[in-house]
Amino acid sequence: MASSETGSRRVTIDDVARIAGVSRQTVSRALNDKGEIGAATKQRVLDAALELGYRPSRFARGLVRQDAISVGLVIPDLLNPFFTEVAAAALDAARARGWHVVVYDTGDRIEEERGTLEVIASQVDAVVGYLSQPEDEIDKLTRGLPVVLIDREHRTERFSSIRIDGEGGVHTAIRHLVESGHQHIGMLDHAGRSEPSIRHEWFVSAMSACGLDTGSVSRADQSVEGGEGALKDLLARHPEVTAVFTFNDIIAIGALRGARRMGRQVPDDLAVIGFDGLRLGALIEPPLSTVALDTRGLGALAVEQTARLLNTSSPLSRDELVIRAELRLRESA
Amino acid sequence: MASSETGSRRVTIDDVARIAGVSRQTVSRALNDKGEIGAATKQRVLDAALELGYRPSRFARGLVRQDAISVGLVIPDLLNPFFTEVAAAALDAARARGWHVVVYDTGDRIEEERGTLEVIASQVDAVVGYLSQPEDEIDKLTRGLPVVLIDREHRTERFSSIRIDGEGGVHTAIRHLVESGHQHIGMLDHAGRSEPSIRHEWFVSAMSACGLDTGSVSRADQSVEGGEGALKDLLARHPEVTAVFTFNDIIAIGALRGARRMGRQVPDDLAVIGFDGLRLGALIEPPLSTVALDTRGLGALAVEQTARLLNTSSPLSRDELVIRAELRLRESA
DNA sequence: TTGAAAGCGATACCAA
DNA sequence: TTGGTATCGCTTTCAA
Repeated sequence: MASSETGSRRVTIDDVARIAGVSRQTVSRALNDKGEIGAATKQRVLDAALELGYRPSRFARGLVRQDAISVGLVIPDLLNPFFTEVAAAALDAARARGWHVVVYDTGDRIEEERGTLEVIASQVDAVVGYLSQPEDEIDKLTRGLPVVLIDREHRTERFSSIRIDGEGGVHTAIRHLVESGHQHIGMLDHAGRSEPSIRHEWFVSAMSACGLDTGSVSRADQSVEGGEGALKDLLARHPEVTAVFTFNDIIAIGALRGARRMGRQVPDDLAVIGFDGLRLGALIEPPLSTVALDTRGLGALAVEQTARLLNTSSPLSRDELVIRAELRLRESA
Repeated sequence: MASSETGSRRVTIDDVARIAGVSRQTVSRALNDKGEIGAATKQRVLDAALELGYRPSRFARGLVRQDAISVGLVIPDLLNPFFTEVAAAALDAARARGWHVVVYDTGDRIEEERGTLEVIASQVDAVVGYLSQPEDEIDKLTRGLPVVLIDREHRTERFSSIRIDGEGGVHTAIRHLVESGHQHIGMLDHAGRSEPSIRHEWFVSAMSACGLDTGSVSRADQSVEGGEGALKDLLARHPEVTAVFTFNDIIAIGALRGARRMGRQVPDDLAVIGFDGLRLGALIEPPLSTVALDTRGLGALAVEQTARLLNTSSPLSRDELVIRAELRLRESA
């Protein structure tokens, strides 16, 4: 597996003890800065340890000291700004509890995710994150570990899962567009595995709540280029559209760029509202209006539920495991 | 520390064995899907384990199976896009080796870093990342763990450290500006602990190599707002400036925004070149020209050196631990 | 198919 | 100030 090809076996505390001519308890004392040890002895031990390149086994040490909890955080793609924010939030919440977080970036590949899960089980006390495996596969791989899924509709009650509820936020967003005078509103949905997305359902429901018909939809890759292309496609097919709601902020940023290149003024000629509430959206021009998710809350909630699962104390119910989204108006709409 | 307040002690394999009425070896077999066990027995064990909420200790398990290596990655602020990229690169390089990476975000607070280091020692096999502690402090806290520092000039040879060499890239950048006809070039330096920054030194040296005098400098907080403010300040004091080089891309993005708001056309009225090579720079308008760092290479190099330190095989020399930067031209200059 | 015993590598408690 | 011994929780021989 790894590459410790010195052929030699591990250097243990006993080796150090032998070389230094003391008992291993003394070695332990020297290395851990406990008092109760002669300065000369200590130095001798330290020298021996250095010479041998001794490093204590964290497992042996963890076994005897009841050590900190560590959780595995599984993220599809850390470079995706949304997941960066979720990860940062989870890290923060975990640190507040003194937990360690092992981060696994699966690169959005399902086999990679399997491998991760396989190897994770013996390394962490719980698993949190985005998992695409079928549920019994997850169950098989994690065998008893507490698991908290994020943003995944699951049918069984086998795992906890945190649900993203954007319905209210999307309704508010569409209503805002309508009140600003827009009649023809399109959506740039994603071109993902399950189509149309649930966000698209929210869009449709919001539109009909406003008495508008379904609206026109284009599919976009989850990238700036994807958003730009999809906007062009949408406007070509539906020139009457004056506002778009997008699957996420990245696509929205692409739409903004597309609008600029097509000579459309935002928000006057074209209003754009994204989804996610990325910090990034505030940096660009014009600052992006978006249906924002409370990622910090998401991270905190995931960690909270993990904690409850870990000490088998009343886990949060399905209804409590929800993060709602709300409209955050900036300048693009 | 943590909060396992059930008062009860840990559920061990022996508890499961007792309840299931078998020996613990049998429990082990059942849980690890080894064969050599009766179906009925296995089921009984699994039930008992579930009922008790048993989870094997990862330390005990790791102790007997010589388990994977795990390294601690210390990052000042994961939400800073530059560090996100470094982290992603390190994660990737580590995964290629089958290593686990425990990520610690210190929030750029030095006490937090101390705490992290303190707690890290017993959890990982090596430490990689951005550390601001004095060296003997690091030494004391990590006691023998291999440590690979990033972007830190260090005097002693006690730790490996990966150096960022942007001199060549900055020279190329300034030369490019000069060749595009710019005579008055300013810099937006950061307003950090050590001022002026080393990047400022590179700037000065590049300017004089082109026969220009030192140029005018403003200090900026490391944020978009900081960059915008610093640009305004700079242009107020030096209206003749037609091009700026910035400490990093975030500040450059602020400069871009400032330019737009001041009615300056980029790159015609004002050319901007950043530093870091963030992906983010390609998303904005106009796409940012920048002196780019190979963050993937950085991550790979850090992990490579860690591996060498770990099996005490010829570590890379100081001169090999360098990442060079190069000019990446997009549209802002 | 099952169980008993021997470690894995450290720390902690108690004597010396 | 030191060393002996028990122990942490699990897996791996080796017998039964």
